[in-house]
Amino acid sequence: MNIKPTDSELEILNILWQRGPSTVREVHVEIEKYKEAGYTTTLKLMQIMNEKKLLKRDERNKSHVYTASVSQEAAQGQLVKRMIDNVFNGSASRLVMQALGNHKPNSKELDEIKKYLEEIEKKSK
Amino acid sequence: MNIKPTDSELEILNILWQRGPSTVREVHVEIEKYKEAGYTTTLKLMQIMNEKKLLKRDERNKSHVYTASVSQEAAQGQLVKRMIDNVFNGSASRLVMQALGNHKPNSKELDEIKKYLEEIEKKSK
DNA sequence: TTGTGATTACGAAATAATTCGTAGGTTTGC
DNA sequence: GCAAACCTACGAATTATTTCGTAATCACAA
Repeated sequence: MNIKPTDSELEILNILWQRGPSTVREVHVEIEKYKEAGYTTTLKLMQIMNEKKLLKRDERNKSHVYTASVSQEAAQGQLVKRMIDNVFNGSASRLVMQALGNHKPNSKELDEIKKYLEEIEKKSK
Repeated sequence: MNIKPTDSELEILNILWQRGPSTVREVHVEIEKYKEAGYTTTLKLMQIMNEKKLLKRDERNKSHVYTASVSQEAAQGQLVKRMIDNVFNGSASRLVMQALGNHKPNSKELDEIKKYLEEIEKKSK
């Protein structure tokens, strides 16, 4: 299944990944922390995301409970893949260097990345 | 100036980055290599991109010559930044690891990345 | 000069995304 | 029981994106 959330949809997914299963109201409260929005706007968005199978919905209660139907990791994977293809002509390492160049990791992150690289090297032998 | 090209716009930008200044016809020929499209569709897209200041246009000839008004590097930088913010909660290293995890670089690319990391480390001292 | 082919400009239709008002039903507190 | 508060569904307006037909204009060859 191929996922391609719009920016608004991604905002909602992020909230659901962070909070876990949530009602429209709970999601809406989060959204209002950083922008103006009508309640029914959030509702409609989540209903449409449900139709698109981006969310799952539990209707047992009056207030339906929504869950992201894709894991954050899977979605990140697809979005990164798309970016590599569409923006970096298929070169993952170009993306990596672009990311490292403008957003310097701190030393702990650097270590993590280096460890990761070593593992990849080991496996490729 | 903040750039946010749609997918179709990105296709055109990619062609212009690769070819350099080009006419609509030249861009269109490239597009047709991988998908069906009407000439006026490409034309209209490029006209709109010109209005949006995504492209520059030289009108001295009958066939106008278009150029990307942003460098590929600058656009990549912005798109990556947006992805880090919207998809990876601000963590560049998570993006890096996601990219490395699913798209193993070959050994030449690995070396490049490692060299890059060393430079970053050197500078941070 | 005339007509053929190529180009731009323009408008309009089709589709998608976003926003929100209103109606109708349910729950809750008093 | 009843009103206030809350919830979903639905439709419609708005805006953005994509696609393409048509008309006007230009270049150039015959």
